[in-house]
Amino acid sequence: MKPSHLPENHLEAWRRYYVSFWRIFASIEADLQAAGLPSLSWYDALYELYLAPDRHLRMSELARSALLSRSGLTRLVDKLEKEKLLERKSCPKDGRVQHAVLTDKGVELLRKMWPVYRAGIAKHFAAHLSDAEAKSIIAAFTRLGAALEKKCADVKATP
Amino acid sequence: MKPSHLPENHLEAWRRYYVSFWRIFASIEADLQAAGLPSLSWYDALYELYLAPDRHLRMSELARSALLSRSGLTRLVDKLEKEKLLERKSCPKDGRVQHAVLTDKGVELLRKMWPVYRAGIAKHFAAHLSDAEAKSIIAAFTRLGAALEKKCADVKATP
DNA sequence: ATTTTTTAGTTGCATACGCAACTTCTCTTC
DNA sequence: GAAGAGAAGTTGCGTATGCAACTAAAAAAT
Repeated sequence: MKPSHLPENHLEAWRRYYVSFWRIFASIEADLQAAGLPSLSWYDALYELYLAPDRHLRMSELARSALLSRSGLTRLVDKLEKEKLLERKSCPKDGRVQHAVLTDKGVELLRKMWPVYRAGIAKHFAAHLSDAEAKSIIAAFTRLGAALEKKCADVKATP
Repeated sequence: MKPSHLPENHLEAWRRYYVSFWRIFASIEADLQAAGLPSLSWYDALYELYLAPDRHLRMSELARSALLSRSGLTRLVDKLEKEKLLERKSCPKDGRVQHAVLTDKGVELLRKMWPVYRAGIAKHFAAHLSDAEAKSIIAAFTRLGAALEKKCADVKATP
C-alpha cells in the first residue's frame, strides 16, 4: 500500500471539496437554527432510525450510521430520549444491547425539519450543480464510500 | 428566490457527499493523530498564513479563510502562538487590528504535516476518483464556492 | 470637537464531541 | 461450570467551538 502519489487535479479537487463542505454545512446549520430547529446531528440520527426496520437500531449501529463515536452517541441519545423523540429498549436476547426506537414525536420532528433541510440542500448545494455533475458525484462517492466501508471491515478482520 | 425544487439525483448526490466527507475527514484526522501531529484546523490556519503575502493576515481574514468563527480563531491563535508557530503583531495603522504572522517554526510544522496529510488525501479521497471525476468536482465546487462567496457579499451589502 | 455608531478582537458561558477507563453481560476455553 | 477474553454501553475528563456580551479603537454624525 503506497498510493501517496497525488496528481495536481486530485489535490485541487480535495481543496474545493473541503472548503465547500464546511461552507455548505454551516449555511444549512444556520438555516435550521434560524427556523428554531435542532441541528443536523439530531436529524441524522433520527433519520437513520426512520429508515431502519421497525424504526429501531442498536446503539453501536446507530453510532456508525450517524457518524459518531459510541460515547458521542450515548450523549445524543440521552438528549433525544429526554425530548421523547426516541426510547431506549433493552434487548431481551442480549443483556448488553440497547435499542433506540424512534417515537411518533421523532417522526414528527423529522417532518418539521425536512422542508428546511431540503431547502438548504437545494439552495446551498444543488442549485449550483448540473445534472451531469450530480451524477458524477453520485458515482464517485458511492464507489468511495464502498471502498471505505471495505477498509473498515478489513481492519476489523486483521487483528 | 424559490429554488426549493430538489431533483432526486441532486439529493442523492448530497447524501453521498455528506457521509463521504465525514468519513474521509475522520480518517485523515486519525492519520494525523497517529503520527503525533496536530489536527487539520491547525494546518488550515497555518497554511492560509503561508499563502498570504508576507505570511501575515488580520485575525478576521484568517477566521474566514480558516473556516472558523472569530472567537474560535482567537482561541486557536492563542494555542498556535503559545507553540511559537505564529506571532501576534498589532497593526500600527489601526489600533484595533491584530495580525497573525507565521514563524519559521510554523513553516516547519507545515512541512512535517504535509506528507501525512497528502498521504491521507491520496488514500482516503484521491485513490477512488478518476481524473474525469476530479475535474468535474473542481468545476462544480469552484462554481459553487464562487456563488457562496457572492451570497455572503450580497448579505453584507443589503442591511 | 464631542457624541454616536461601527468595527476588530477577546472573554464568559454553554454545548458537542472523542478517548480512555469502567461496568455489565456474553462467549470461549479449559 | 468457572475463569478469562471480548463486546456493548456508559461515564469522567479534556478539548474544540459558537454565541452573546464586552473592551478598545476608528469613523461618522452632529
